[in-house]
Amino acid sequence: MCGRATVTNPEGIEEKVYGFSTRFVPTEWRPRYNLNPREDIPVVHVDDSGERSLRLMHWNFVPGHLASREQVMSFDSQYSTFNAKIERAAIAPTFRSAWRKQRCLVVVDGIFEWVGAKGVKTPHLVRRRDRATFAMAGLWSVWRGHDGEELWSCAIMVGPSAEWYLPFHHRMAAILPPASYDAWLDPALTDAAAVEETLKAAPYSHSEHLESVIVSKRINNPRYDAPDCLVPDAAA
DNA sequence: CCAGACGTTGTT
DNA sequence: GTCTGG
DNA sequence: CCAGACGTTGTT
DNA sequence: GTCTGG
Repeated sequence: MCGRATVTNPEGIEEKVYGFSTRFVPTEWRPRYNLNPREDIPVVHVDDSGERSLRLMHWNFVPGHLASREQVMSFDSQYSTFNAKIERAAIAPTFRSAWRKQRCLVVVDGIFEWVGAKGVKTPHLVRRRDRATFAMAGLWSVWRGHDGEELWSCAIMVGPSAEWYLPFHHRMAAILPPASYDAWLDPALTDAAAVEETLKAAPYSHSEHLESVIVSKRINNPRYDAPDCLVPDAAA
């Protein structure tokens, strides 16, 4: 599954790779070594004006139809929508609209997985062998309050793991090959089954492009976000 | 047609 | 145990 | 995802 | 908003 990530080099999210023309990101965008659900994560999507944009979004999908800020806060804290199941998104009430019309790429350069039972869990970082950024299939949403307030949010698609990933988890994020970006992002592609087809190309069904390394248990603490999260702890 | 409901993943 | 917060 | 908190009555 | 149910 995907519940922790890194964006160690925001500048590595390049326009020419992901094809966006507009950026809605902070001028001071510091690297993240320990990025958690319900924090801001970079997303590439086609917005209402048809522009392909890079934007930070709240990593926990919140439906746009909620009537008040209170309902938004309540939904966000009550439900874990930072992942969405590929098998369910087309029909699940929260996701079905976004599945047809509001798909996105969630762009990071690493994701964490924990191996082992509670108490003896070892954190691993999964990243590209070339350390470049990569894109996971996602869904996005925007909630607009009456006073102009906006909450942009997103979920990462997960499905059954490829065999090489099973040591980490039985579910894995849908990592997309660049050739699939356009189809996945295309708002004109609204047929649910056709959408699912665009995820069928599974270049990461093996570990050719990805590797894993053991990292520090410091990563366990979601409040700790520093480069030394990404190196192994000294032997005991 | 209108009224009314309307939410998730993962873990053990 | 369960919820909140990061 | 994991870590850490987890409480009350009354008053302004 | 968008879907379901009557």
